[in-house]
Parts: sequence; structure tokens; C-alpha cells
Amino acid sequence: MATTAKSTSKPEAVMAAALGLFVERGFYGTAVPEIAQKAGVGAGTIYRYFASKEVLVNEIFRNEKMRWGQVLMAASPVTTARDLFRSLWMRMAKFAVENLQSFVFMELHHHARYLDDESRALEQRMLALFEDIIKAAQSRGELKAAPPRLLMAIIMGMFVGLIRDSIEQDLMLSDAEWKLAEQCGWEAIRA
Amino acid sequence: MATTAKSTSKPEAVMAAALGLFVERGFYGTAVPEIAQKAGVGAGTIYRYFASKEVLVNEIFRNEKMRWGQVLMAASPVTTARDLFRSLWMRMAKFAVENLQSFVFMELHHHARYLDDESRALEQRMLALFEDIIKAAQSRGELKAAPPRLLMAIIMGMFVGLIRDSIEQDLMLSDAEWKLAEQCGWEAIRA
Amino acid sequence: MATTAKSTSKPEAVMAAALGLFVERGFYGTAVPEIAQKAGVGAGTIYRYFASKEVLVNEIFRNEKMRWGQVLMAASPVTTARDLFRSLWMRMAKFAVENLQSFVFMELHHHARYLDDESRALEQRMLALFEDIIKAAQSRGELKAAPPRLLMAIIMGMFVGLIRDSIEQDLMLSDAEWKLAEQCGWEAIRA
Amino acid sequence: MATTAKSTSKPEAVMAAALGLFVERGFYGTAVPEIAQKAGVGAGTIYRYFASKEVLVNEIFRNEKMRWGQVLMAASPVTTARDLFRSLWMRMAKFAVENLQSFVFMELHHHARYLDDESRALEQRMLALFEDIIKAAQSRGELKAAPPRLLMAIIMGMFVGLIRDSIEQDLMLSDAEWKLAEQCGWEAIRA
DNA sequence: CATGAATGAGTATTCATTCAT
DNA sequence: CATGAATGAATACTCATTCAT
Repeated sequence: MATTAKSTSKPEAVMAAALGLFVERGFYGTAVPEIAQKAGVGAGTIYRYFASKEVLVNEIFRNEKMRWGQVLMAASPVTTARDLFRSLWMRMAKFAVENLQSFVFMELHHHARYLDDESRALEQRMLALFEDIIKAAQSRGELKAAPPRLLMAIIMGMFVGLIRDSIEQDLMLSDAEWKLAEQCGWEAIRA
Repeated sequence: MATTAKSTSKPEAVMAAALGLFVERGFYGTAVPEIAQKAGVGAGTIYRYFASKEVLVNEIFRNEKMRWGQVLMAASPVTTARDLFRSLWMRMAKFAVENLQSFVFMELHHHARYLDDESRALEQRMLALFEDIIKAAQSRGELKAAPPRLLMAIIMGMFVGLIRDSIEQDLMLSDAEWKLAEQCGWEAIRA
Repeated sequence: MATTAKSTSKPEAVMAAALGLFVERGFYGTAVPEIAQKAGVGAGTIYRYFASKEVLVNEIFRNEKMRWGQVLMAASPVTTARDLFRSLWMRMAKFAVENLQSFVFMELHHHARYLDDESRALEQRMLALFEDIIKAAQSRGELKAAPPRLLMAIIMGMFVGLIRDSIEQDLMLSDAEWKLAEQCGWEAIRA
Repeated sequence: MATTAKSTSKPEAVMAAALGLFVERGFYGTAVPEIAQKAGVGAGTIYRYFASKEVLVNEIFRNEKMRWGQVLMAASPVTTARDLFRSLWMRMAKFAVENLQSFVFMELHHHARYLDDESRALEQRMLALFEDIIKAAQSRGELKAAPPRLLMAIIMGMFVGLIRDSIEQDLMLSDAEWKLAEQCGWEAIRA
């Protein structure tokens, strides 16, 4: 009678279904009963676990953001900025490819008006994390002496652009291409 | 600098109002009567010029895309890829800064489900345009030998990332920063 | 093209329909679309005139209360308490019989939780009005020396009891019975 | 004074909880799970004892009505109508004060649409009981020669009016006031 | 041409009731 | 017996669109 490790719990099923639909059709374009149906639960059931559609989207956002954060935080020990960058980039690529929807979701909902303060705060913490890594490398003269936010925007923008493009073309980048892109990224910001 | 001597026509006023609201609240988050009010016309009037809300958003999309296209197409004559890149980048920056809403609108609505075939086709033509420029430069050995789409995604991604970030921080990049960023962009793709 | 005096306006039709249904089935027992149908308007139309179902019920309450207030306020000039009582009673009877639903509505919704402060304040003003009449008569020694609220509760209670009973039996009191009842009322409170 | 040595049974707890909530928020305004929680039982448990919410409210109604009936029926032996009235009035007052919620509940749900035939029949029997008492007194010339229902409506109306008022003012009548009111009641109907 | 009142299909959410445990 | 998680029908309310003026 113990809940098996395998079978997804109801709230998890709801979050997974909602994630997919929000990516496909947007927040306002997705009806709650649609989510319920895709999750294989009754419409009312959703409200047992999430007080409202808005709470649901925030919960998903934070959930995915945390998973993404772990990719960045499991950052490497002391190495050169070059190695750090490569490692980070490849980890990001791995995550993005394996969690395409999750990644796209975070991008799309970035500044959405329905994100609550907690979600926004989490977003800021993630950015700060990234910024610190950049500052450290800059202080060692390994990166260009530009505002850290600028370098961050450049790298993250590139990365997102690549993912978006591969979605549009419905064709994932090969390993070789990821490495090529990584090289581009590095050359963009190196001192 | 006024585009026309005459005061903006009604359909123009509608499109301008709608553009602003779609950027602020999204397509589904914007009510047609709201657009009407902001445009200073009656709700019914909108339907004299646009068959539906969807037609309206597509019309705006294409309109803005064309304006953006002119920035790219008014491309320079024969020069080095370096100069071409710089010129293109700075024109893009100028347009984006002067037409922030327009730029954000195009980004947000990129793949939206309510875009019709004509809009999608236009989008493809713009990409092809860009691709051609890249291929030409590659054939002269001035750019990295990567798939043109990849280089394009990298550059456009960077650019969008910068704009997004400056919106988030509510602080536009300075001229110096734009130049710095341009240098990053160039180093990312140069051979 | 002038709006004819005859044809009821839409908000009036809605209020009339809602009054009837609220009396029959209660506030929570009445669905908004039911009101719309009975009023002969679309469901959405109700929300052009009343921000919510709650606003609607309050608007009706105040409207009816004001009409009832006019019955009491058009009180007679200086006479004996006996004559004043008779006049008041008969006016109340006339109103109640001619506006049965209105009267029942006010009784049922007296303390309802969905009444807002404005409605409650109006209710209090009506009571004060009544109390003043009683106090004046008491000071002339024409009524029993009991707390005014007590005499008021007795008279209003009797009156409501009669109306309720005639509704239950679906048989209105005759003129003779109203006079009889009036006599009972007077004897209950006279000094 | 505990009715039983044993702690209240589950159905009793449910009825008590429901009575309180129905008085506070009305029938449609009260959710079954709320009742369950207040009664300290599971939501499903209610349905072991009451087939539906409607059955529950009817059961409560009849239960309270019977208790009220006992107040009236335990009527006194042969005395004057004056004494009988006083005794009845004071018993009613005692019951109403000690069972305010019960009393209010009966008043509010009097004609509610969810009352079933059995409840309605019980209501009629109670009225008949009262009517007989009045007729007897009338035949002895001690009461006014008015239709019994009219006198009954007057007295019950007065009584309800007093209770309602004391609830509104959140201030129970004193013994002296109850006696004063009783005198008013008597004078209203005595021959 | 222009309007905005009117509409009703569609949305998020609640709640009486069931049933597997 | 008792439970409370699950359900889906029903509710209040919104909004794209129409059309009489």
C-alpha cells in the first residue's frame, strides 16, 4: 500500500501537464480544465493542491528555477575561467536539452505579471549567483572588463538564442555544434 | 521628424495602442475594449479595420517586422565583414532603443500560436536575409565556419539578451557599452 | 427617439426580476443567469449595471427601503397618537399589500451577510425615524412607558406576522381584518 | 443538565454544528465539509447518517420544531385565558432565550424551498395546536372575536419581533421587559 | 463611417457527493 | 464504521464580437 516510488503524485502530474501547456499556449491561453485533463485528474482536484492558477504557475516557476540553479551552483572548484566556462556551458546545455520545456518555460515567464514576489526574489538570487562567478573571473583578468551584467546578458542571450533556434527548426544541436557555440561564447567574453 | 503632417489615422492609432498593451499584458491579457479606449475610438470601430483581434495582432507583427527588416536591408555596400557587422549592430541598436516596444513585441510574439502563415512566412524571409549576409562573409573566410543559423542565433540571442536585460534593469546601455557589446559580438563569430 | 416613459429600462428589469427570485429562492439560491433570463436580457448585460451579484442585491435593498421609508415619512401632521397610529398602520398595510414581494424581500434580507455598510446604515436610519415617532407619543403619555425599541419591535413584529401569515395561506386580509388588526396593535401599546 | 451521560453521538454533533452554521450563513451559504469540520467528523461520515444536505436540514428542522412543540403542548390545565397566555408566553420566552439559535433557525427556514412535505406537515400541526387553544379561549369570550389565525399571527409576530430585535441589538430582554411585553401581547388580543 | 450597449460562449473556481482505503 | 481525496456539475463573471442607432 505504500506509495510506489514510480507513480507520479497528483500534484506532480498537474505541474508537469501545466508546464507543457503553458509553454505551448501561454498562461492565459491555457484553460485549467485542459490542464486537468492532460494530467488525468478532475478539474477540482487541481485546487486541492494549488489555491489558484496563479499559485500553480508560480510554484512551477520556482520549482524549475531551483532545478536550474542546481546546474549552476554545482559549479566547479578552482580552475581557470576557461575551464569553468566550458564546464558551466556544457552543464547548461545538458540541462536545457534534457529539459527543453522547463527551459523555455523559464524564459517565457521571466517577467510575467503573474509572478509573485517570491518568484521574483528567487530570480534575482540566481542572477546574483551568476554575477559573482563573472566578477571573480574578471578580478583575475580573465574576462573583459565590462559590467558583469552585460557579460551575463551576452552569454545567457546567446545560450537562449541557440535553444530557441533549435526549437524553431525542431532540430537539436549536435555535440560538435554545442562545442563550437561554446567556443564562440568564450571568445565573446574573454579578455 | 513627424512621419506625416496629418494626425495619425484611426487604424494607426489602434495599432499603436494595441502594440503597447500587448507588450505590457500579452495578447490574451489585453481586452479589445481596452485597446479601443487607449486608441480613443469606439470598440466597434476596431472591427471596421481589423476583422478580429487575431488579424490585428498579425497586422501589427508584420508591420513591425517590416520596419525591422528595413534596418537590416539598408545594409551597407561592399566592405569588410568587420565593418558590415559594426554597421549592422549599431543600426539594430539604434532601432531597438528607439522602438523598444516594437522590438519587445516581436520577440514575445515570435512563435505565438495566433500568428498566421503570412506572418510566419515573413519571419522566415527575414531570417533568410540575415543568413545570406552571413554566408557571404563566411565564403570570404571572415567568419567562423559554423552553420549560418548557429552564428545567427548567437548574434541575435546576444542582442536580445542585452535589450531584455536593459529593460529589466530599466537602464539603457550607454554608447560605450553598446560598442563594447559590439566588440564581444564580433569576437564571438569572427574567424 | 426619446426613451418612452413606459418601457422599463434594462437595469430596472434586472432589479425587478432579481427581487422576485431572491424572495422565492433566496440570494444564494438564485443564479445570475436565471435573473438575466427572467429579465429578458443577456447574462453579461447585468454586469454593465451592477458590478456583482452582491452590489445588485444591495441596490435593490436600498431601493425598496427608500420606497418603504416614504410610506413612513409621509407621516401625518399633529394629531393624537391614536390617529397617527391608524394612519401609519393603514399606509403600511397598503404598501405591503401592493408591494408584497418588496416587503418580504426587506424582511428576509434584513441582516443578511451580503448587505454592505451603506445598506445597514440606511436600515438604522429607518429605525431611528420610527423610534422618534414613538418617543414623541410616549412623552405625551399616550403610549406605554416601555423602551421605544420594545414597542417598535412589537408593532413591526405583529405587522410582519400578519403579512407572513397571509402569504402562507395565500389569502390577503380583508379591509375589515386590517382594521381589526390595527385595533389589536393599538391596544398592545397604548398607555 | 447534560442530556445524556455519553458524549454526544456523531449524528447529534453534526446536527448541532449544522444548526449553528445554517443560522450564521444560511443553507446555501454553508458547505458540507465546513459542517463536518465543526462537528469534528469526516465529510463522508455525514452521509452515513443523512442522505443529503437537504435531508439534514429537514431533520434538524423537525427536531427543533418538536422541541418547540413540547413547550406549547405542555400547556396548562384549565385556567383563565389570562393565566394560560401568561404561562405560554413565559415558557416561549424561556425556550427562545435558552435556544436562540434553534429559534432563529426555525424562523429563517419557515418556508424554505428545501423543506420537504413531512416538515411542512409538522409545521401545520403545530399551528393547528395553537389555533385550538385560541378557539377555546374565544368560545369563552375571553379573546377578541377575530379569525384565530389572525390572533395567532399577531402574537407570534410580536414574539418573533422581540427576539429578532434583541438579537440585532445583541442585548437580551430583561425579565421585567418580558413581562411588559407579555402585557402588551395580552392587551392586543383580549376581548 | 463611428459608436457603445448588448450578448452568450467561455473561464476560473467551488462544493455536494462518492468510494477506495 | 470512518475517512478525506477525488470528482465534475454548477456558479459568478469576462470579453470578443455584433448591430441598431
